[in-house]
Amino acid sequence: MSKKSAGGKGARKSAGGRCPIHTALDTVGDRWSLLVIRDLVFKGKSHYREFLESPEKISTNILANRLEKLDNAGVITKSIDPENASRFIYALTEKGRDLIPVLLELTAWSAKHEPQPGGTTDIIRGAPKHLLRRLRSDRDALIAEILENLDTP
Amino acid sequence: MSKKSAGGKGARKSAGGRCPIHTALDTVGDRWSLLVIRDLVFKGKSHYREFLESPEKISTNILANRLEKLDNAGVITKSIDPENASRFIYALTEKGRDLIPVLLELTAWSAKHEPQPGGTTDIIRGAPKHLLRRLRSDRDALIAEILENLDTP
DNA sequence: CGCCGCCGCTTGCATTTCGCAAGCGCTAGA
DNA sequence: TCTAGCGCTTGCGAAATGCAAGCGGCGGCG
Repeated sequence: MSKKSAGGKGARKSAGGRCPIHTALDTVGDRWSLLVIRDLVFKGKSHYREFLESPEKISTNILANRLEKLDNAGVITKSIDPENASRFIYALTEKGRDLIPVLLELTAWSAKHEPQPGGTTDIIRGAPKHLLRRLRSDRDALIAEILENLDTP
Repeated sequence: MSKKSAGGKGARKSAGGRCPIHTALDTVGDRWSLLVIRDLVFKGKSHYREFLESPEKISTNILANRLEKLDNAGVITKSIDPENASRFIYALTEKGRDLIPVLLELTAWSAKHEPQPGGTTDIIRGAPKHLLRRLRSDRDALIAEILENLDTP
């Protein structure tokens, strides 16, 4: 077992130096935030109502809370829909788009290890099998392609 | 804009076909599970007490609950410590080790986008900068290296 | 063998978050 | 002005969380 982490518990971190994973989980480490981002990335959704329609059935107060949190964190933006001034459009920022690799790895992990009764449902338009193959062989191109399909659906 | 997901909301999923991301979040989508796995992967921890000592200060009932959940989900194993029969050793299964890419992507995302007052703390022995560079250029070798250092630190 | 200490874990209780349903204020359109 | 759809707030019961204390099991020591 040797040295565990060199220095061991010695590195006493004051307020100013938290583990990046912990920091990330503060922003997207709850049950709903990543699902909203998934809807934005893979389902082409951008309106409040659309998020509510997702099969996971997020409740409206939680959705409002998460959208506000993600907006404050700079992961998404909220702007008026030019087609209808009485509603809003939610969109990913670069920070939000940079979560795509996380979503893809989670998907790959789930597809490999979580037994899906009745087969895995598509996360994406198209089969996940194809997606997972490309994730291993063609990673960068796959991500670029997903990015392309974001605003020009 | 094309067709969202073919079939739209028509695809009424009974129990048998959930989005893989949602499934994954059922297992590791809470605030603590990934931190425990981080401790197993990057900090070389394997005992109950060690998890309690992490700077995030998980409370003991929550830790017991998460370890049980992760064990039931097949992410970790629990076995008696041969050096001391009064304690247990928690270790990653293959399913657990396969979460390493997720942890790395989360780390990369956080390092890029989450402002760290006072600089990012190491998730790993060594600087994250170096790790992040290799994640882009040398991904597979990096993961292989982390795997090697797991049981034989 | 009896005591003490460490070990993982449980229990009780106060606080926070969540989930559900109803309703409110606003804008568009007729 | 009236109606319908929109995003969001509110109230309340249920569940998860955080905190502190305590319990049974094994090891080590006199």
